[in-house]
Amino acid sequence: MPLVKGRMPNRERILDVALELFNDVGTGPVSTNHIAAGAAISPGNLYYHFRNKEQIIQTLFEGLFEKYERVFVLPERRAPSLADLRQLVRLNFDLLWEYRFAYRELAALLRRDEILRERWLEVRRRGYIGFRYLIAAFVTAGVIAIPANDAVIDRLADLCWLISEFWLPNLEINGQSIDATQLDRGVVLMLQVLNPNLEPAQLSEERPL
Amino acid sequence: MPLVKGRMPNRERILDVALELFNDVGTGPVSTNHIAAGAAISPGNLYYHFRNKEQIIQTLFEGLFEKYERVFVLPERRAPSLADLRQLVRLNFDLLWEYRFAYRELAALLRRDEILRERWLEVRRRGYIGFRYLIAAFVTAGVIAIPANDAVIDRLADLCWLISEFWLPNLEINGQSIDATQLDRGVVLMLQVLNPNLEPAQLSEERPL
DNA sequence: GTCTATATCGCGATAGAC
DNA sequence: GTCTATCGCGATATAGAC
Repeated sequence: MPLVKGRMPNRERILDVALELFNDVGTGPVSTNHIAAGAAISPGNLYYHFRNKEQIIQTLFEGLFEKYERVFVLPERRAPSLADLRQLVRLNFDLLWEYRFAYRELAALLRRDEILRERWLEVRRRGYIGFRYLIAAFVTAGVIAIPANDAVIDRLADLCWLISEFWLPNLEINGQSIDATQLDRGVVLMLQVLNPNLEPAQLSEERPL
Repeated sequence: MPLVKGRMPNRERILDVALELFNDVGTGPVSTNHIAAGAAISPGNLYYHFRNKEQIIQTLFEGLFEKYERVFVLPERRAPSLADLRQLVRLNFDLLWEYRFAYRELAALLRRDEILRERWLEVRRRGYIGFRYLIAAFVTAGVIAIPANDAVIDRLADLCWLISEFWLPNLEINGQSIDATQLDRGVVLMLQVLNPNLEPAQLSEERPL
């Protein structure tokens, strides 16, 4: 049964349908035949556009990478604020959700596909450097209220990174709903890490940071 | 090619081989034929012991659950120390490593298999309650140096739980080696969360906690 | 409990016409 | 670019002998 409605080049339809199917049931059970059927084209046609399923997955990841790099833009010519962090994390959660098949199977996919692994490490390295820089900037801007040498900054960056990458998977694994409220709990955790001495009320959404 | 050496009931050999293969290449590419071959029995024989691959996975998870519950034992008749926490986290990491196929595909597996999902939630719920209790005990014991009402304790528990569940996957995803040193970085992150005002040196291994 | 044999199925991939 | 047709393979699962 076709899954796509609008007019679109077949190559993109394939990617579109594949993403939807992967998100729905995972990459394993979805065959190239399923994808072709969903895109309302013949199996042979699919193989004109892609060598195999692996390449479709790689291409989807490239889309993820592209959007991902657009999330990690730091403000120019002014010190970053916690509001920037909150915004960044939220955008990141949106992206994780859009490509949820990817994080659900990430370790397994990277393990199986060397090309994908290399690309992932490359993108992630750049992202982490920017992120680490953001945390360091908080310290110099005085936004963070704990004694911070380089080792501490490393740890804070690791912690926040861990939350931003795994809070959503954590919610899913534990059967909790994925909505704005639940996602914001992740943001609050991050603020707790950065400002552990703040009063709880000050961490909530109502008080702009 | 057979994978198992010693004498063992076939049912357990199957589980043993399956775990090894799953850990090695993931559940997807491993067929019941592969498992049977690894266990040096016929494919038909395998189906005498298990209905299908799904049931093998479920059975492996039951083994994980059993060991998992043995990890979460809190000290009786004395206040828990940070050393207890460290010990608990390390045992947990060991377990995650032994069943690494499970966390690599956890979200996907739980999604596909309702029985597994229910069991997971049940076990995890009990584990979390004990863990939350441990953190709360730290507060009353004065081991934790930040103002702690119930909401803060919730957050600390969530943070530490997140680390204990995802630090190892995080290392793997980012291509870092899985050795004692790297795993202990996870423990240090947890201590950073609980005692953010401590001097960094006090968090290191040398200073017993 | 264990084996052999077999039935059925669907997947991945290609060839060749249009 | 897209289709139809098809081949070869391997996976799941069962039947029936031992």
